[in-house]
Amino acid sequence: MSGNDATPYDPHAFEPFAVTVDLAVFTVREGGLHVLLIRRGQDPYAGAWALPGGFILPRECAEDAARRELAEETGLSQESAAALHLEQLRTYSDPDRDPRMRVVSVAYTALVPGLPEPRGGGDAAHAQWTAVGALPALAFDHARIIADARERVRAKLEYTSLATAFCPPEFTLGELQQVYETVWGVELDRPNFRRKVLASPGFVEPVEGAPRRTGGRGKPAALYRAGTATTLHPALLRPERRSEGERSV
Amino acid sequence: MSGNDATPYDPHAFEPFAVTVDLAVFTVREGGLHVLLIRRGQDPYAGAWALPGGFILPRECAEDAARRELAEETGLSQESAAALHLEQLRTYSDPDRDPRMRVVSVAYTALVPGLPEPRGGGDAAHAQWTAVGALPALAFDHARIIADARERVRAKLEYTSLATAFCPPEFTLGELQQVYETVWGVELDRPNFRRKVLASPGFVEPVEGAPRRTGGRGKPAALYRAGTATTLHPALLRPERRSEGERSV
DNA sequence: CCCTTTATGGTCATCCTGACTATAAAGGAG
DNA sequence: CTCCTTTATAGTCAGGATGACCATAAAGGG
Repeated sequence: MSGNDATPYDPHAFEPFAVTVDLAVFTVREGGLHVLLIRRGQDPYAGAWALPGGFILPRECAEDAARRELAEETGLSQESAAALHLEQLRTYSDPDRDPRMRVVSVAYTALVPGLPEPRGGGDAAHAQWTAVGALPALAFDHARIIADARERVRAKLEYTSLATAFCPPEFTLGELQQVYETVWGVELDRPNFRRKVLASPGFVEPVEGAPRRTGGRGKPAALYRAGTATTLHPALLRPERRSEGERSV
Repeated sequence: MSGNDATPYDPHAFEPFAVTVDLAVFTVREGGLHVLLIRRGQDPYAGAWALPGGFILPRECAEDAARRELAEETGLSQESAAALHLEQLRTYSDPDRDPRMRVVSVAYTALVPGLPEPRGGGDAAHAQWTAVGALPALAFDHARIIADARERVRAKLEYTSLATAFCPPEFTLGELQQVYETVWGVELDRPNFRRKVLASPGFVEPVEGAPRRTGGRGKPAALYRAGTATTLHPALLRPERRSEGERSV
């Protein structure tokens, strides 16, 4: 809802809340999952690494603000950035998460293909990809946000076609498999992976043109593009994970 | 993050944002999924139905505010309400969602067992359960919030033990099955449902005491309580849903 | 010309699932 | 008390999906 019935609506009657967006932008490169970090130039946490983000403007919804920051931070045009996968993660509202004032932040997860070098424009002078396995100390509660975002991505690879968001427009099944292996941190059997992907209607569809050869070392692979399905049936379950489904006895 | 590096931090330099929580409280009763609605007493939308909710207090995080509103609206004590399932859904931030001022709302989904009659305390004079299949016109974007919450619950029944949150502390497998059938709107085969629930480690565990008989019409059923698992392996997939996983060919 | 690497096509035993049959144990109607 | 209905619970069985392999094809590198 939007306010208690008995509450007056003087805009300045309350402690002012600032509302920001934070972005956890992931990509797969060099066989590892990487997240985009910027170096803060001001206090608090001056010099520390942090997630890109910023204030929601007066006439913006949170998603527009996130899309705008995504374009700025990746150096892509608004049009290019519009094609990227962007999804609301959750909102962080601990009263003490920002020492200056009350700041509520709506966190988003974005997935980008390939390895577009970040081109920190504007306030983000130093944006760079960092392996999620080797994160530095982070400002605010940003370590927590990255952990939440990472777990969300891991889970959604199972039952959605999200993995294709990490791939270029045309990709091989080997590249798609590498996305799964990188995000899940496991090795998958190639023939079985192929069988399951092709058995999931709408997950990928073949490209008619010639197969790629490029610098690849083995037999040229067929190219596919993302299909129209968003959810996968059947799902692509990740292999056995211990310490996860507890047992009652 | 929390503010552009170049942005000053005068708390009153920005248009003030109000931040509220909205609650989509679900229960299963009379064979249908119901959501808790209150009747608004003031403009805007005076007289209209709306979700319970309210402002986040200065020293509260959103979850505390949601838990507080949940206790108020259900008439439960803070301690009883603390046991209920409460989960952040997502944040709604359309600049025009509230005609009075800029209000960003963090929506939560709550699941309550049985049928505790709502006891609207304080500002919620008229709280009542409404079948989700027969919703009235709702204030703000609350119809959208309910739709999102409902879909989230539907999806999470598949791969989490969430269904037990709709059940009393001790329940029969028939009651658990009714939760699934009600939320999914399907009929399930009893023996198969039983086999799958018992095969999911940590989903339910048997209660040693005597089986229930009470007013039941058939053979007395064994009692179970919720197990320690939160995620289900294997998952309990809902039966065939058309018009959902599109096909590429 | 072999060897390594990657892609792709199969096999096979196992597990899970859905559909279905059968039996047990209550209450209600007559 | 005896059917009859209702719910709980135990099996059976065929088909589909999965994981563990094996085999072949087609590239590049020494």
